[in-house]
Amino acid sequence: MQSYSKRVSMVVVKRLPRYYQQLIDLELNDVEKISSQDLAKMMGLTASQIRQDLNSFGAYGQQGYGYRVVDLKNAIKDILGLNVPYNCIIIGSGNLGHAIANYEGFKQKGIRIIGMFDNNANIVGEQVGDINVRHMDGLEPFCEKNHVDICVLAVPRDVGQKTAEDVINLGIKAFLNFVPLTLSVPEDVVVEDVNITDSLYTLTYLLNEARNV
Amino acid sequence: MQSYSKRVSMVVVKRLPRYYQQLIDLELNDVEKISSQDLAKMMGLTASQIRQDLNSFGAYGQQGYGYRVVDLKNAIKDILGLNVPYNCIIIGSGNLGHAIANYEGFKQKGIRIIGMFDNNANIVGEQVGDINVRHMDGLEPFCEKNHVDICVLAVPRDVGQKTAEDVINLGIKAFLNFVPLTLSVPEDVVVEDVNITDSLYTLTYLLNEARNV
DNA sequence: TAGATTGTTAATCGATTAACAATC
DNA sequence: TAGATTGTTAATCGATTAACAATC
Repeated sequence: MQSYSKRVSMVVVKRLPRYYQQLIDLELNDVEKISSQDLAKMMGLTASQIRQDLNSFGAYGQQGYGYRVVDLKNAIKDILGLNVPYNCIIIGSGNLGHAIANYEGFKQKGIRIIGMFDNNANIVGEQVGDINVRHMDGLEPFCEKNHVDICVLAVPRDVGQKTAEDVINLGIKAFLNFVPLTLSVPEDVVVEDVNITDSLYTLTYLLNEARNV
Repeated sequence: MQSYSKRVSMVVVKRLPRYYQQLIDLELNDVEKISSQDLAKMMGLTASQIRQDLNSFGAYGQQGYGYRVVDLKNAIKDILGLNVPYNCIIIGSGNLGHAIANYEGFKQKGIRIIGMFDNNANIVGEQVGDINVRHMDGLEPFCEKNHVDICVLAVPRDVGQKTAEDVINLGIKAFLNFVPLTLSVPEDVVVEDVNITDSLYTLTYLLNEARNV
C-alpha cells in the first residue's frame, strides 16, 4: 500500500512509539478524542509537528474534531508493525537478559520471548518464567526448528560482533542490541541500539551544563 | 570558560559518547593519530560533521596531521564531565537495577554506585557486589548523609512519577530513567531516558520496512 | 618546501514552524 | 450555519555537506 511512498525520516520514526504509548494512556483514561494541540502539550512537541508526522503515513484525523484516540492508536500500532507477533530470542542471560525476559507488557504486545541462550554453564538450565536457558551450542538447531524474528543481544562486549555474525548466519535480520558496540551488519539487517553507557555520559554532560549555567 | 558560548545542540551532544568510546578503542589498539576522514568512516559519519562537532567545543586537531587520539579522547572525557566522580543511587533493585549495578566499566569511569533501594521486602537486605539493598524508607536519611549526584530510576511504571518527585525533593538533579514514562520535572533537573519498549517498537517498524522493500 | 588536513565560512539539504484553505 | 481543527503548502530555522584558506 505505502510501499512506494517516500521513506519516512528516522526522527519521525523515533517519535512513533512515544505517540503510541501516549495514546494507550489516553485510552486507559477514557479519553475519546484528542487534538494535535493538546497532544503536543502533553508530549512537549508542537501541533504542527504532530500533524506533519502523522500525515507522512496518512490522514487519521477529522477536520474540526481532532483525532479519535482509539483509531489513531490502532493506526500507529499498525504502522509500528505491532499487529503481528514477533518471536524473540535473548542471547546473554545475565541480569540484563533476565530483566528483558521479565519485562511486563511485552507478552501482551505480541513480543514473544521463545528462547534464552548463554555460554555460562552456571546459568544454562536456569528457568526464567517459562523459558529454560539453553547453551549457545543449541542455538543453531533451535533456529532451524523455530522461526525467530528478533535477537536481543546482551552478551559481553568482546564477543558482541562475533555473536551477531553467527546469529545473522542463522537468518535472523533484526537486533535489539545492548552491547556498547556499533555492530557491523549487512544492509538487510536492522539494528536498534540501547546503549546505557552512552546515555549515562549524555546525562553527566547535561548535569554539568546545568550546573554551569 | 565556555559557559557563555552558544548552547551545543542535542544531536551533537548525543554523538559525544560515541566519539569517546571510539577513541578509547583506538587508544587500546595503539593508534596514535586519526584524521576526521578515517574516524568518519569508522563511525558512519562524515569528516565535515566530525570537524563541525568538535569545533563547537574548541580546536583539538593539528592542521596537516589530524587528531592525537589520546589528546582528543581526554578532551572529550572532560567535555562529558567524566573527570570528576559521580555518586549514583539505584532505585528499583529488580533485574534491571542489578544489571546496572554490575555494569562493568562504570566503576573505572568514576560512576560510583553508592546505594540501592527497593520497596520489596524480599529484595531489601540483598547484597549486590559491595552494596546492600536498602528499603525506600532509608532513602531520605541516606541522602542527608551522602552526596548523591545521579539517580538511576528503575521502578515500576505506576510509581515512576511519584518516586521521581520524592527524589527531587531530596535535592537530586539528574535521572537516568528506565521507566517507560515521560517524567515531568522542574527546569533545573535533567533526565536521560532509556526506553527499551520504544527501542523495540522502533525495531519492529524498521524490520517491517525492510521486509516490504 | 610540498602535502595533508584542520578550522571555518558558505551552500545545501532537511526538519520544524507558521499559515490557511478545506471541511467536519 | 459557525466554530474548530485538520491536511497541506509555504516560510523559517537548524543541521549537514561542500569548499577552501590557514597552517602544521
